[in-house]
Amino acid sequence: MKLYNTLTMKKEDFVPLESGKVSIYACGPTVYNFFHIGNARPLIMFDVLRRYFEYRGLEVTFVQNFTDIDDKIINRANEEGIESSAVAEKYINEYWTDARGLGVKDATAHPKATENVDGIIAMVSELIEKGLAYQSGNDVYYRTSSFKEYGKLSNQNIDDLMVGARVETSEEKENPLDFALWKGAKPGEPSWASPWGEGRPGWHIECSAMALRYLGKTVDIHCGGQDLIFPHHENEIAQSEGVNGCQFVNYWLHNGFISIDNKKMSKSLGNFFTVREAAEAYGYENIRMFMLMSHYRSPLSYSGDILVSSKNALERIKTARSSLTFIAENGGDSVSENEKKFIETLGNYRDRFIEAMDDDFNTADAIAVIFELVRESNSICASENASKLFAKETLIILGELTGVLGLLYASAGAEDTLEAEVEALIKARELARAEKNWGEADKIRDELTKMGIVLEDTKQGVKWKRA
RNA sequence: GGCGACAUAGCCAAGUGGUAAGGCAGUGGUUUGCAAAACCAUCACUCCCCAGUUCGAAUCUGGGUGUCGCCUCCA
Repeated sequence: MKLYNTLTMKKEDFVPLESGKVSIYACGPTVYNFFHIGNARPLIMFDVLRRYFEYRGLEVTFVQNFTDIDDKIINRANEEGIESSAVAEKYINEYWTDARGLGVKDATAHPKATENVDGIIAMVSELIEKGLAYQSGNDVYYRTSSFKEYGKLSNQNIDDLMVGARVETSEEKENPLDFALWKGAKPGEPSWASPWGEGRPGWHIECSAMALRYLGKTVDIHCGGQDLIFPHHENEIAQSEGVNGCQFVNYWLHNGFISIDNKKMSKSLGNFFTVREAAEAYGYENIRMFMLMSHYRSPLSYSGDILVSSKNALERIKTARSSLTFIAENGGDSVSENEKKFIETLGNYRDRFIEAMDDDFNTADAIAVIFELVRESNSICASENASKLFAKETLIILGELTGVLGLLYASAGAEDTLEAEVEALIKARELARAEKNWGEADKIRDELTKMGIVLEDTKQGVKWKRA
C-alpha cells in the first residue's frame, strides 16, 4: 500500500514497524463545542484508513485523544458559569453522538489530556534536563532553537519563520517561536501540581505524551488536518524526538480542507456548519458519502446541493442492495449462464477496489468500482429470472466493499416491518391491479405515498420502501 | 516575504506519458396499465493559458494567470 507522507512529500510504500500491525495516532477534538463538517473529514477519512488496514488483516491500534483542558474550554466554562470539566464532559458526549452517527468506529483508546498530566509532567521535566526547555516564571517553554531539525515537517527553516512570524512577543519567551509546554495557573483556573507550581499542560505536549504512553516512542502513522502541520505536529516532533532520541512518526498523513464559498471552514471565521445541523438536514450517512466521493487530500467545498447529490448517489447503492436483498428471498432457484458468468467476475471488483485503496486510499476510485458493480448487478436484477444465488453472491461482495468504506450502516440489517394497516393497503392494491382497476390501485398508491411508503412493482413482486 | 496546494463537462470528481473513470443533474429510448426503480444511448475532439520535450502529454519541463491554505487557536 502506498501512502502520501507529508514528511517526505512523496507517496511511499507503507511498511509497518512490526509486520502485521499498525499503530495510528490521530489528533482528536478540543471539546468546547459541537464539531463541524470540516472536523468530520479526518474522522471519516482516517476511519476508512483504519477499516482498510483491518480489512487487509492488519492489527490496528488507533489512538485518538480528547483535548479536555485548554483556553477555549475555560472561556466557555466561564461564559456558562460552570466547571471546565463539565464543558468537556458535555461535548465529549456530543462528540460520541455525531461520530457514531457518521459511522466512525470508536478508537482503540480515547485518552484525555487531564488523565495524562503525570506523563506530561515527566516529559516536560526531561526536556528541561536535556536543555530543550526552560522555565520562565510559572510557565515552561520549548527552546526551539536547540532542536536542530525544527521545521522539517512543514519544510520551513527557522529564519524564514521568524521573518514572517506574527507571533506575539512575550517577555517570558527567549524566542518568539518557543511554545508553551506548561502554563502556570491564573486565578480561578483548573490546575494540577507540578515542579513549576500549579498549572496545566500546553496543547502540543499532550499528544506527544499520550502517543508515547499508548503507542511507544515511534508510531507508524500520525494523522490530522493540514492546518496541524505547523505548528502542532512540528512541535510534537520537537518534543517527542527531543525526549526519546528517535524518529517519532514514520508516516505523516494530512487531510485537505473543506471550504465554504471558497474559504476554509473554521470556527474562528465562524463560517461553519456543525455536523449536527447538517445531519438534521441531510442525514449522517450522506455526509460520509460526500467525503468519500473525493480524495482525502483534495480541497473540498461544502454546500447543500452537493449533499443532495451525494444523497442521491448513495441512494443508488442502497436501491441496488435492496433489490438484491429482495431477490435473495423472492428470486428463482435456477442460475442462468449470464449470472454464472457475472458471479465469476465478482472477484475482479474486489481486486480493482483494493488497487484503488492501495493507492493512498483513493476512495473516489474505490466508489467508482462499487458503482460499476451496482450497474451490472441492477442489469441482472431487472431480468425476470434473477436467481437467489446470484443475489446472495453479489450481496456478499457489495457488503464487503461498502463495509470497508463504512457505508450502508444506517439501514444495514434493519429488519423493518410494516404496520398491519399498510400491509392491508398493499394487498388491496394488488387485488385492484389484478382486476385492472387502475383508478383504485393508483388511489391506494397515492394514499401510501402520503403515509411515506413508496411502492415499486418489480418482476419478482411488489417492493416497498420508506421515503 | 517564506512554505505548500489546487485549476478536468451544468455541478461534484478520478485519472501523473498511450489517446478523458465514476456520481449528480439533463436529453432521447426500452421497460411499466400508469408510475417508481432499472437498463441502453447521449452528455469534455478535450483537461486555466503560452512555449518546450516526446512518435505520443490532462499527465513531464519552463513561463504565466487565477484561487486557496499554513507561517496566530484551528481538522
